[in-house]
Amino acid sequence: MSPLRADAERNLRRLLDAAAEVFAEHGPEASVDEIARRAGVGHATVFRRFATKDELIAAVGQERIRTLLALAEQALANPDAGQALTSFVWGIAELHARERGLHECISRCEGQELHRAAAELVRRAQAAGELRTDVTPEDVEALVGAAVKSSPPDRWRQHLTVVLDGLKPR
Amino acid sequence: MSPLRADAERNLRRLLDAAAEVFAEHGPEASVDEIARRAGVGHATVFRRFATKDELIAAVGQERIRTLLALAEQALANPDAGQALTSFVWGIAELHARERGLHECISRCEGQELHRAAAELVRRAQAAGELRTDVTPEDVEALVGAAVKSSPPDRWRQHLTVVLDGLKPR
DNA sequence: ACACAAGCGGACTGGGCAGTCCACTTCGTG
DNA sequence: CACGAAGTGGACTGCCCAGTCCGCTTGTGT
Repeated sequence: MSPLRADAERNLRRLLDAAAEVFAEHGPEASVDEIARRAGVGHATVFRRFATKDELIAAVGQERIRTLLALAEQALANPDAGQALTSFVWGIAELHARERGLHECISRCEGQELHRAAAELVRRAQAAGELRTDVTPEDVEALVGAAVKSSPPDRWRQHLTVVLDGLKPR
Repeated sequence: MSPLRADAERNLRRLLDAAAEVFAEHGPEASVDEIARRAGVGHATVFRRFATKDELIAAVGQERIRTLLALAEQALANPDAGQALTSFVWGIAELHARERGLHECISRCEGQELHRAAAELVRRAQAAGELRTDVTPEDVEALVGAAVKSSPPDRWRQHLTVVLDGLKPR
């Protein structure tokens, strides 16, 4: 696995970008042909870099997870635990809303670090009395994801507000 | 369009039942072959009754909508507007959780009557001060559907509880 | 009992998809 | 420049699916 040739590297970059775009628009169901076309390469090139379509999806997901992780770490730096969680949640939701189809790609890999960071944010918010204690980090993830993904683009903010209100301690 | 022959009627019934089962398990993506097999019928028979797969999905959805409508009317008879809405929501959620895949089938047709009944329940609950006034009936539908459909089978109750708490007036 | 329409299902078509192959092109090095 | 390795893409395979066709079967009215 020696370093890639310069042209191959360029094509790989274009491929990942095109894939991110296409998956964002149509979800991971989008065809490999569509992605290759948008990247301006033959679809055989896709399979030279990624053994299967799933590997491509995973690669795109991994790239996007890095963005989310940055958000999480930024939030962890916030000393106000309640604010830390909500800012993280709103940030993630914003991304998911903008690139709807990517949510499914991301949730297929789910890096451990991101999970741990999110769990920590939840734990702290609960300790600070800003979040009901009968929910798990997974519950929060599922609820936020659900609120954003199954709402029209002009209503997801409202829906997220409702969910966040529901997550406040009684 | 004369009345169906007795055997044809029987097959049609089996077909709709099988379709409901299969769609409930695998969603509307399930193949027509799978349904025909479970109904003990050739798949050509499906297309003699329904011009396209979508028509079959619609037919199954319509049948299930009748159940939901019954629930809605029962709830409308409840003089306590807050209770009426929550009992309706819990009832619907229970059905959706039991037959996950059917949710997608149903939301493809969405009978007007059901919509109107649900909207009335929402309106009444808002008038009674039991529901926040900055949400529309569509918001409630989306939130409840989302909470149930994207939660593991042992957590959807908890998630629905959170959503319902979030829907209470502040 | 018989005739015939209504119903039937297996075989077929066509389209879309992931994944493979191979003759050709392009890059990088000596 | 020239040459081998790395890279490429169009053509190909095999699979799954919705929808069609047609010769055979079965229910029903007389």
